[in-house]
Amino acid sequence: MATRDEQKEQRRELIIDKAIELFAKKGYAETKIGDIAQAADMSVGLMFHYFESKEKLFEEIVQYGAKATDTPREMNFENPLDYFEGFLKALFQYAREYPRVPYLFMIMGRLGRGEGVTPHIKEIINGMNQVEQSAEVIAAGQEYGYFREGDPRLLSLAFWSSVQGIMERLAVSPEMFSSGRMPETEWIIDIIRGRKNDQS
Amino acid sequence: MATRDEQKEQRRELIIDKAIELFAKKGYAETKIGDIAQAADMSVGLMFHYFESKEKLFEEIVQYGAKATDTPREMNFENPLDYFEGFLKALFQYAREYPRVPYLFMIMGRLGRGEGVTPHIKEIINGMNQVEQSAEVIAAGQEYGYFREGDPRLLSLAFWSSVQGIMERLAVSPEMFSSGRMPETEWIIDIIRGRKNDQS
DNA sequence: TAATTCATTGAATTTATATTCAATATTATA
DNA sequence: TATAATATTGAATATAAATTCAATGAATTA
Repeated sequence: MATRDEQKEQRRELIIDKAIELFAKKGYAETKIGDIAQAADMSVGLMFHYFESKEKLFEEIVQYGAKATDTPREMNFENPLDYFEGFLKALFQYAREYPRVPYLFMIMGRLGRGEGVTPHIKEIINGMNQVEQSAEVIAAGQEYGYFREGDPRLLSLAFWSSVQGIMERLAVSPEMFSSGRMPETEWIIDIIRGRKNDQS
Repeated sequence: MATRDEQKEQRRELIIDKAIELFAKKGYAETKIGDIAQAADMSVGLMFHYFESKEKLFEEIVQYGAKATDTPREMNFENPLDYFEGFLKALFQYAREYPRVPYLFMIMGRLGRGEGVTPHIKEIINGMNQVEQSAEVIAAGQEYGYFREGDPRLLSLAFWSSVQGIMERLAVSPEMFSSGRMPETEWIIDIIRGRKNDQS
């Protein structure tokens, strides 16, 4: 209702938006509060009116990013291939609609690679391990020949690395993907699909 | 000859070795000179006897890493599939022999994702773009049906992202790969290989 | 062995950046 | 409109980390 409160919420959002992009592109340590302030066109001091500290701002973004990049655990699917195909499609659809999604993947990726974190952020990160989760689905599916043979964790790692790599490229060099269209990505599933299950 | 010169060279190497691991695991900004000094068991001040600055030390490592992780451009091969299979095999063989190789990939990966760099380091990085290079080979090979259809740069990106992802996992969580053995990785080629070229 | 050069340290110094704060302007409310 | 509350700024202040430096110890060489 109060114009002022709306205003405040909007400026908070603006800060978060600029911070997401900067944290994604430069990482936590190399992103200075001054950089964010400049991008949001406000004084450095004001940042501390909206956020208690750089760390708290980052934590809030990580929390948000964790939700945004988390793999859906429950989904209806006939077979595990459908499961992967389903969220692959949903994921890139999502990235098309929200340009910040690739940035969030980038931020979460940096954390996964060991970027310095508070204990609180470590907890958040530990709670989400796509590679491990998908590996279980793959292991189960291998029994029925849905997936190629080999260490399921390695297959899962390769699969997720590709997804992550494409997301990060979208964040860093979107011009690689012409005219704002998302890349065709259905074939990524073939990284884990066994050839004998090829339906083409 | 002089024991002292050898000694000096060894300590320099020790610093570089510890720095590679730390820069890989924490990134440039979060790795403190004090961390490296501690890992190498020497005083902070002494670091500046061996290296002019943190930046110069990093530059030297990046230069070295650029060589170590660069794709061989010239290779004899019958067809482009052999080319990829060849260096995939060579690459992981190399990583098995030299434990610092995964760390170097990690460092180069961080730079590729935009980690802050001096202009000099930027030059080094610009000179090496595996994704672009492989994309050309793939584009050429697609004409003859060696590779699957689709944007060659995207295929190349997925391929290299998987390789990079496995390397980084080797750097950060080597315990994922049991008993020091390198993972089986020949199948990675299937990310780009067309099904019709399947020789199995 | 004496003199010289180099290695090493720990204590300054400098610098960059996060955070705090007092002062001012703006908006809301009585 | 007058008062109170909030937003905003730019200038301190605090802090952490890189870099320099003077002093000391160890190795080399004449």
